[in-house]
Amino acid sequence: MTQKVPKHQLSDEALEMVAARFKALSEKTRLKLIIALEDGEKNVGELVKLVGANQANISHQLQILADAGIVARRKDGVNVYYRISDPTIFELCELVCGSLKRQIERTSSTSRLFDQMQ
Amino acid sequence: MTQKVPKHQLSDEALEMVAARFKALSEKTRLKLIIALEDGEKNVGELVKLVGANQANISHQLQILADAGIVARRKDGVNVYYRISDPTIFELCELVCGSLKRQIERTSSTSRLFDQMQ
DNA sequence: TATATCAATAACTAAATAACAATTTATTCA
DNA sequence: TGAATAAATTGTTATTTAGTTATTGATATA
Repeated sequence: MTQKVPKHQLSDEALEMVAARFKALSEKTRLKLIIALEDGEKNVGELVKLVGANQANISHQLQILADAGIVARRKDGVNVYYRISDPTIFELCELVCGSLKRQIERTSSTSRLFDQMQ
Repeated sequence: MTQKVPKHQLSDEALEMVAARFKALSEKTRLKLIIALEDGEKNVGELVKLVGANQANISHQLQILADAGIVARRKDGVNVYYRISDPTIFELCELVCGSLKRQIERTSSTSRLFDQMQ
């Protein structure tokens, strides 16, 4: 009799890291920042305008994304420019959008919410 | 001059749903439940033993996963069996694990944490 | 050097939530 | 009907965190 080998055997530490990555993506403001950075780096002031939250909060959320390894920073004079450092997050977002779209279609609600998502 | 069309133009409502999906995956106990359900449905008692948290908490976390459309329930007598209803979460987890593994390798820390992840 | 601008940080508040104990509800079986 | 079991729910506590205001630090410029 062969012992059953679980496909996923991640340590608590690894699970914590996976959870942390998902947590970084679990907030609307941070998702907006990521989307705003999709077409290239932007400085904090530009992001404040685009996302529509106050400067302290944007800085805070950018810090969280940076800690999670999702964005990186580059200082240029008084400005600080942020950019996406882990492009896989767009694959993640697309997977989730696709899944949500199918779920909404299945429940016969409006499925147009995710149509703009390629 | 052509107007720049952003690739991702999701409404606040859609963003909220994406964030909620990620939030459901942002907790170690819930990730353990998902992994425990990977090889087939299990009832609450089995999950309590496998995950190692108390029954009330497991029920609560399963409720959250069910609300997110990630798991589904089936009642059989006194037992309630849960199963994965959205298999794309495994793709999500693998993307994240791969990304984390590369990040760890890049920072020259131990990258063995995610080796068991196929 | 003085001033203005940009971003980060500190201090705080309000809201969300993970975890637990105790209770309730539903089902099975004696 | 009455116990026994399984799962859900309720109430509570402690922790986390998004957001705000005010302040600080750093850089550029007059």
